[in-house]
Amino acid sequence: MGRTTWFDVDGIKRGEWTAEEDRMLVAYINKYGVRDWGALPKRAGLHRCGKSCRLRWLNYLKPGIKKGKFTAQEEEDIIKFHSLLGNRWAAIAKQMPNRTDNDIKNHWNSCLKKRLRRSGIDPMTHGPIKTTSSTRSSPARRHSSSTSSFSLSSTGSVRLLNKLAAGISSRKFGLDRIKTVMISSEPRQVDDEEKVMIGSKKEEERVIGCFMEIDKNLISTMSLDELPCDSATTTATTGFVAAFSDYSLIESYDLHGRSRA
DNA sequence: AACCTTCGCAACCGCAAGGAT
DNA sequence: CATCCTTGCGGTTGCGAAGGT
Repeated sequence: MGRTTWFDVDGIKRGEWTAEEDRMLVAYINKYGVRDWGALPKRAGLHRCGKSCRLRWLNYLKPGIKKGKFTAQEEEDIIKFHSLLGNRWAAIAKQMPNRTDNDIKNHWNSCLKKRLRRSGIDPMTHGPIKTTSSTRSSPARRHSSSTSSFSLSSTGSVRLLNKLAAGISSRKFGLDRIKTVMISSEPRQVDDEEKVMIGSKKEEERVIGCFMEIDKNLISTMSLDELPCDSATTTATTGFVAAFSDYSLIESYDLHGRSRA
């Protein structure tokens, strides 16, 4: 299996890698480490572009990479993380040691997406597939299927977390808003027009990381002092709650996850 | 047996983020 | 602050294998 080998106008080799090329790349990286992908091919004696070398190393040659069939648990994890993070394969891969983002993406596109559709689940929203276009899905019902993210608990707070996750992954609820609240120690209101993009990608990773930590703990309440987590996570929780508290999205739940109705 | 379709996966491409200058 | 360069990411494509007709 593989792509046809060909050479571009600059004489750079494209297509399938040979065992000898793999050996040369691994030998070079083992000796000199990974730095300056642009210069690496020439130094390693490869007629490839740096990008191709990087891809080959990260997705195939790097030690510890797990290849082959995904287990049922891994598939469940992918679906769960996708419901939280969307098509953010690199972020999902960070939650799944030894699997590459490319592998996860391929498996999702070729298998899991279709499987969800066959089960009547929209792979993008993780809610039921709508037969009519006019009705909007209720967030509270979005994770009610057996393949949903948090089937272990049906408490309000878990549903709240699901809603927050859906909001974050869909980018519907302005990460900038969350970040703004998180950076300032005191929760405050931010006007819609106020664009305070504090966050870099790293910052975003931190927000997501904090959220994932909360997720893992499957907290039964949103009471901050009961959270078994570090200050960063608590700050994140404060941020999430404050950032979303004025959205109608969570109007049915108070900060302790109890229904107000 | 021949052809067609689907699956699985490696690799490419374009673009954006972020660091260096 | 602006520009350039490198790195990383996500979408997509290409192709052999496997399965179906």
